[in-house]
Amino acid sequence: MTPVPVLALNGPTASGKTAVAVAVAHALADHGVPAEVVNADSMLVYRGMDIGTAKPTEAEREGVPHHLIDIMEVSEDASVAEFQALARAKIAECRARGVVPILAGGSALYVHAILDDFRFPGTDPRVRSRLEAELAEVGPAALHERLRQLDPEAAAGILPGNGRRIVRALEVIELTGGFRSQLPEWTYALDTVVQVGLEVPRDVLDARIEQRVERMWADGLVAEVEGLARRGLRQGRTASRAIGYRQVLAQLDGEITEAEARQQTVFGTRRLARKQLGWFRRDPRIVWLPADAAATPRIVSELRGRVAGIGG
RNA sequence: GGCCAGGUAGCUCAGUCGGUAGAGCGUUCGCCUGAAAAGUGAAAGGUCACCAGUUCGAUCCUGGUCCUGGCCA
Repeated sequence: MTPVPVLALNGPTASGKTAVAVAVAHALADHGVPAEVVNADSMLVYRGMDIGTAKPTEAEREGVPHHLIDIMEVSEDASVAEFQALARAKIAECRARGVVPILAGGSALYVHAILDDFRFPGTDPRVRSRLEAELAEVGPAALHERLRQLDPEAAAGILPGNGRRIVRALEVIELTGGFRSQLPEWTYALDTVVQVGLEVPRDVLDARIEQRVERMWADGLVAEVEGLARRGLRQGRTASRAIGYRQVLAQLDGEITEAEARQQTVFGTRRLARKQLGWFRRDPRIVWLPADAAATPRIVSELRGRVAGIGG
């Protein structure tokens, strides 16, 4: 029996993944093949972060089930390893029901970790917080020197100023005795994966980002952040760093003006899009398609032959 | 119209006691294993407003021109 395929729908922010995912789900349903969306976006997991993340609304979802959205509080910290487990479980569950999971999102590391053979060595909050305290005290260069003595190879791969990665390397060495920081090969750990990237010309994308940020403010992003601040947004290490949210927090604290907050949000989102593009472009398996009206039928035809029920 | 301040990288500005210039942000290109919308490295980019003078040499000094902002009329 042919396994139910997994469709990964990637692309930078504002490339139109949300709309395409829903359209593809409908198109597959028309062929008698049910499909549901599994989120692969690191910020959509937070309850209440709606406007600034451009989270698909109920209306935009058009009745297609969306999974792994709104599963955490803003005061909690998401992590790749945890999300990997949740997403893999959800994908398996969909396939067991004969439903095509559409893994849609722009968090490339998440997608990579879910689809490929990507194992995380574990973590220990006590070790971690101790190392972080040390980092704050002695600075990254001193810790990098210690890492160099413990594991020269690992140290060579991490620049002396990158405190966060040095801390994690030291943590892993302490827990497991060694640190392997090689990213895995582009080899799917899941079978029957079809990976599509949505392509949008750079200038169109930039213009769209600018409009989107304007709309966020008009739709009440500031009020949303004020509400989330009361629910512990500032305590969340991950959520408080989200583009737009970080800037509005700074605005509310009087550190920057509203105009600066908007401008920095546009810049930050643009930079994010370029980073995402960089990740996805490096993945040789992605089939790139222009993000226009023809995208949906082309994606369906990419899936044709792999899904029982979609004839040729 | 008068007075003052200023015209240096795409933007905001620093600087050169005269020896053709830097920062932050932006841009481009990378790196990435439990924070990834995070973290981090590098590169490109400037006839220093214009014209003339002084000087071996001017972005810097002098004179003029144009432009911008502020104050006074």
